Amino acid sequence: MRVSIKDVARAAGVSHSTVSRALTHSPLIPETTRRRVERAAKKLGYAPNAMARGLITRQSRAIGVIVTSIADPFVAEIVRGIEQLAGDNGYRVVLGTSHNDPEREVNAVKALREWRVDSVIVASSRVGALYQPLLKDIGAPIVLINNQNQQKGRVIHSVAVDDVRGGEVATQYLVSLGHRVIGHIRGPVGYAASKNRIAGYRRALNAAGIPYDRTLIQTGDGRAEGGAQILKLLDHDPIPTAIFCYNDITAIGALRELKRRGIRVPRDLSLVGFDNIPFALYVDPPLTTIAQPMFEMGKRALQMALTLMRDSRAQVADVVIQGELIARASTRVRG
Amino acid sequence: MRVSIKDVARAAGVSHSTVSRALTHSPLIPETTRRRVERAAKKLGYAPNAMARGLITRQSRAIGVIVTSIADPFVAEIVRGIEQLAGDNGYRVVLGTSHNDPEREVNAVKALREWRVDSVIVASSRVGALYQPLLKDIGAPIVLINNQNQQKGRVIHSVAVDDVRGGEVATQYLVSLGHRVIGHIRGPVGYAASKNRIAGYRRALNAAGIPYDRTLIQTGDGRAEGGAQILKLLDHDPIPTAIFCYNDITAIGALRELKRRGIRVPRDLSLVGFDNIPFALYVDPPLTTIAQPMFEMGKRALQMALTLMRDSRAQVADVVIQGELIARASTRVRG
DNA sequence: ATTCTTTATGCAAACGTGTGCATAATTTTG
DNA sequence: CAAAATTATGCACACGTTTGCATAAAGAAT
Repeated sequence: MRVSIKDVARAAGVSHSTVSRALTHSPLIPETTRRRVERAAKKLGYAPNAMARGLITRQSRAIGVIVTSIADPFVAEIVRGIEQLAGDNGYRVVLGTSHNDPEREVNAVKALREWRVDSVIVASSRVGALYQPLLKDIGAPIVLINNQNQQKGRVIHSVAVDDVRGGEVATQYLVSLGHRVIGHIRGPVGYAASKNRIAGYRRALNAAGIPYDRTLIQTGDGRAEGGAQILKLLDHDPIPTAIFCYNDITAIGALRELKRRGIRVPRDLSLVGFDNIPFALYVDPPLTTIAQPMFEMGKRALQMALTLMRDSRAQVADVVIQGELIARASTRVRG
Repeated sequence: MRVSIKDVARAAGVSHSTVSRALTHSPLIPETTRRRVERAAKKLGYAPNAMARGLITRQSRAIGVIVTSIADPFVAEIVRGIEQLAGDNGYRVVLGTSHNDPEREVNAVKALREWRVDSVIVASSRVGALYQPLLKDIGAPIVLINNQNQQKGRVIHSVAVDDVRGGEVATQYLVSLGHRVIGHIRGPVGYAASKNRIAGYRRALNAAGIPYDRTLIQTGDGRAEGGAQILKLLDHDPIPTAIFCYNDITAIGALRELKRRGIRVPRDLSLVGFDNIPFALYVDPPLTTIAQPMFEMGKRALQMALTLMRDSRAQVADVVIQGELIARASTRVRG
C-alpha cells in the first residue's frame, strides 16, 4: 500500500537517486529514462512524501497563517487572498486561530514553529503585538496585516490599510455633501487604527476650515454595542447632521439604535462606516463606507512573504494600501 | 541557529535517544533526568521538528480541509468548528480551496496526499462528488460535509444536515401561521439538497391536507439572482401568501426584488429561508430561516475523523444533524 | 587506438526523529 | 554476598527524500 521512491526505482530498473532526479525534472536525466520512471511512478500510484522532502530541503512549503477567527468575514477574505496566491506557488496554508485566547495564541505560534513553516502571516492584532519574540523564534519571515504596533525589524514586515487617509476621505466626503457638524464614534483606545482614523477625520475638517470640537467624538468599542454611543452625540448642540463611525459594525449598531428612536437615515442623519464588510451592502439603508481591500491585502502579504522566502535579506518596504470610498444610501447632502 | 535533538543531548550530557524519550514523557526516563533534559532544551530554544517526527511516526498530525471558498460565511463557520477541535487535540488544519475550479480541486487533493494528512474533511460538494477515487488514494479517512452524493464506503463518511426535515419544519411553520398557498423557490437541479428540501415541503403540505401544486415551484440557482424567480410566483392564481426559499441567499435576493416592486414583507407575503447565514439577521425584515448548525457540523466532522484516525476500522455511523427553526420578522400570520 | 570530455547512473551520507534491543548500573531477593 | 530482577541509558537502524561525489559508459578529439 505504501509506495516509496525505492519501489518506483525497482519497478523502473534504476536507482532511487535516478527516480528522485527524474521526478524533479533534473537536467541530468535524459528524457527517455525520465519517461520510463514517470510511467512506473504513475503505475504504482506514487506520490512524493512532503515530510521527507521537507526534512532534507529544509523547507516545508507551508505558510502559517494566524488569525483571530476565521468566521470573521474580514479575516476570511484575507485568508482567501493568501490561500489563492499560495496555492498558485505551490505553498499550503496552515491555519492557526487565536480567538484572543492567550493559550490558543501561544499554541498556534508554537505549532507553526514545530512545523517549520517557511513564513508566517499574522492577521490577529493581539498576536502581532504581544508575541513578537515568540514569532521571531520561528526563524521565518513574518508579515503582519493591519498590525496595531509600530515596531519594525529585519524579520517582521507589514501590510496595512492607510487609516489616516481613509478617515480623511470619509470625512471629506461628508464635507463635500455640505455637512458642517460631523460627529465621530471612535474605536477602542489603544488601537492605532482608532487614533489614525481620528487623525484623518481631523485633517479633513481642518482642510475644510471647520473647527475641531472634541465633544463631537464619543468612544465606542469597535462592536455593535459601541454604536449606541451615537445617542450621546444626538444631545450635542448644535446637533450633528453626519457621523463617521470607526467601522461598519459600529455604524450598524448605531443604525439599529437610530431606528429604534425613529431617526431616519439618511434623511435626518448621514452615516459613514469603515471596512466594507459584506453586511454593509445589505443593511437598510446600505452603508456608505471605506472599503478595505482585504483580498488584495492577503495577496500582497503573501507576495511579500514569497520574496522574503526567496531571499531572506531582501529589502522589502512595508505596504500601505489605500481604501476606497463606497458611496451608498446612508449618506446624502445636508437637507 | 538550528538546534536539533542532538544539540540538546550534548548540552544535557545524554544520548539523543534519552532526549527523545524525556521530551515525550516516556515512563522509561526518571523525573530527575527528564528535568535536566527539559532545562537544556529550553535553554537552547529547542522545538521538535514535526516533519522528522511525522516521517518516523507515519502521521503528520495534519488534517486536510477542502472547501469551495473560505470567504463563504457558511464554510467559514464549518472551518472554525474543525479548527477549534483540531487544535485542542494537537492537530493542525491545512487548507485547500477549490473555487469550483477543476485545476485547483485536483491540486488541492494531490497536495494533501503529498502532505500525508491524517484525515481529510471536504466541504465542497463538487470535490466530494467528482473526486472520490482521488480522495481515496490519500489513504486516510474522509469525512464529507453536506455532500450531495449518495455513495458510502469504508473510508468515506459524512456529516449532513437533515434537509428533508428542515424543509418540512419550515413549511410546517408557515402552515401553522395559517398560510394555505405556499410557494417554493427551489435550488439548482441535480443537488440532493434541492430535492430533499422539496420533499420536506411536500411532506408538510401533505400532513396539512393541502394539495400539492407543482406550478407553485420555481427553479432558482441558489444565488441572489435566483430570488428574482419570485416574480413568477406572484402571477400565480391564487396568489401565494408565503414562500419557502431554498436558502437565505435566494430569499434575500427575493426580498430585494419584492422591495423594488413595493410588496411588503411580511404584511403582503411571508418569506422563509434556509441556512441562517449571518446576513439573515440583518436584512430588513430579519429573515425567518432554518439554521444549519455549521460550527457544530464542523466539530462533529472532526470528531468523526478523530475516532477514525485512532482506529481506521472503527464503525462510525454517518451523522445527520437537525436544523433549527429561527422565527424572525419575515413571517407572520396570514392577514 | 588512445586519451579526454561528456553523459548517465549509482553510492552513500544527510536531514531530525522514534524505538527495539543490548548493556551497564542499581536495587531487590534469597 | 551472590544471583536475580529492575532501572537507566546508549547504539544503531529506520522513515523517504535530496544531492555531492565517484564511476561507468559513450562519444569526441587527437
